[in-house]
Amino acid sequence: MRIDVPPSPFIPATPRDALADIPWLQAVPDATLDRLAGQAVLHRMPAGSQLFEQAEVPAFAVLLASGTVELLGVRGREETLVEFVRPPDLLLPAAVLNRQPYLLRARVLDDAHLVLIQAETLRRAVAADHSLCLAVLACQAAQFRRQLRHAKNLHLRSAEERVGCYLLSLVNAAPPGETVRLPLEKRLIASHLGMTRETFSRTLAGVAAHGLRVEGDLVSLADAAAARARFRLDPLIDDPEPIHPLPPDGASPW
Amino acid sequence: MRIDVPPSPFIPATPRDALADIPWLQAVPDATLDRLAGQAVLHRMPAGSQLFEQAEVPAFAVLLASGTVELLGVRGREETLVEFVRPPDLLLPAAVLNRQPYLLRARVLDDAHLVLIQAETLRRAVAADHSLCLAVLACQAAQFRRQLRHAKNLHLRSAEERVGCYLLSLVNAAPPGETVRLPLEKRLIASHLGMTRETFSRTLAGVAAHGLRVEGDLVSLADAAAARARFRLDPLIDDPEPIHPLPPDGASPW
DNA sequence: ACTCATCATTGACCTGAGTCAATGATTATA
DNA sequence: TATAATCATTGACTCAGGTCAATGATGAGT
Repeated sequence: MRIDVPPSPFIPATPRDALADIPWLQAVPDATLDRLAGQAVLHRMPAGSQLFEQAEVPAFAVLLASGTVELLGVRGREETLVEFVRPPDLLLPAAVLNRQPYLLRARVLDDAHLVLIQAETLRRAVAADHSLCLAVLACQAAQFRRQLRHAKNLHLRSAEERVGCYLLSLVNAAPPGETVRLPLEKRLIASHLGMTRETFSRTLAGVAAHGLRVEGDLVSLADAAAARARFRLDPLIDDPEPIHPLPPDGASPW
Repeated sequence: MRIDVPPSPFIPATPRDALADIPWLQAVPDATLDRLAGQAVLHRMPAGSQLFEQAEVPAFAVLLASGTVELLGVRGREETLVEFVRPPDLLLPAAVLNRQPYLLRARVLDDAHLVLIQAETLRRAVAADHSLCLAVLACQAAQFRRQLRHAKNLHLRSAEERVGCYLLSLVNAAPPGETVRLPLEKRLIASHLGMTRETFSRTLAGVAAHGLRVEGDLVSLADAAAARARFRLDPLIDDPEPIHPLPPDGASPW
């Protein structure tokens, strides 16, 4: 199956450039970004490479600038997807800040640009700079809420509903009239939705009876009314969870 | 079944006293705590009461000073337990800080003492005081990691393994020789372990074959070797996740 | 003691989703 | 254009865990 990966709009040349490009670091003063970027390195990792293993104690904070990363819980030979990370975001900041072992394995899905910041540098910078602390807090809060949404999706919906709602939000997100394509390989969507590829495949057939057709990686909404009736999107599950740092001090934009 | 609830060692008389008693607020200056406590109220809620509903936008930050709270994902009539909250902790700080709707319903399990802080007061204080921001970040980070552990427990282990490991860590946590009791009603343990009470009941019978006997709310390790062989505790799942704020600035205790 | 309510246990049954295995598609490499 | 991977689909079968229902326990209130 062909998957179109949209090219990153901007390829940073240095760690400092990459940091400058992160929206949720806007409020952080240049001096602090300089400090973070000081000993940082910019790294490019191809799909499939493992960034870190669970139980490792982080030496670097990994900032995902482009590409996609999956975080997997591992037990022996079994893996279970716990989170997808999309740029720009920090990988498991909690482990880095507290010098605790990673609870998950990280593997690159789409070729990724990473900024590797010394763990100790990040800790000190967060301890020293209030605005950075606010930014990291916002990032961690968003990840937490994504995790809650994911848990609700898995436990409160059947496999068919998860697939239906996933497809429906894909369609809704696209500009009307636009042809919609699956943004990931089916096996990855399947694990994102907490099922095997076989079940996903079968479920796609089932979902077609409710007006949602998938052929190859092409999604079409054959019967919008039927689909929306069967698959009710829930904003508390399906809405995206963006990162919104609290502005430092009382300088509120609201 | 009799469940012994250990009495809280300390019943605060005012919100300010309650805050003074929170270990992870140690590094926060008195002035900030005063400010937080200023318009706060201390509230006592009996078991069973609902603290807030999912989709509500928080008016207060809820700080759990004693008792236990369960956070549930809700869909129509279905509920699924997503998190247990033990004191002292903040309930879903992410929603409060970002003015976002709660993703979960909160209900009191054991009679609870709560400190209700105006949401706006907390936001301003976090935006204004770096050490408070660090404390909230630590709290949010710990909650995130608990969530990851929970997800791994549910997805990487069978029902029997979850029960076995749960009982085993109970036994391990107790001083040797001490008789061990279930700290919660069985139906609550069941939902904590992601299964129905019926399955939990049946599974208790199964687990007895591996040296872990439960009679009433009494746990006994009949065959330690067999139990540990069958139920391997994983520190990345079963260890507790305490709240450890990063000290402000470079004043590191390490 | 009686009643009522909640919780726990047990049995019978069901089913959603996983597993295993075979077959196609598609893409990449030689 | 072979050849080899990897991914997707489909069918047959299995089973862990849920559902439903009946029966006990336990404790609270009168």
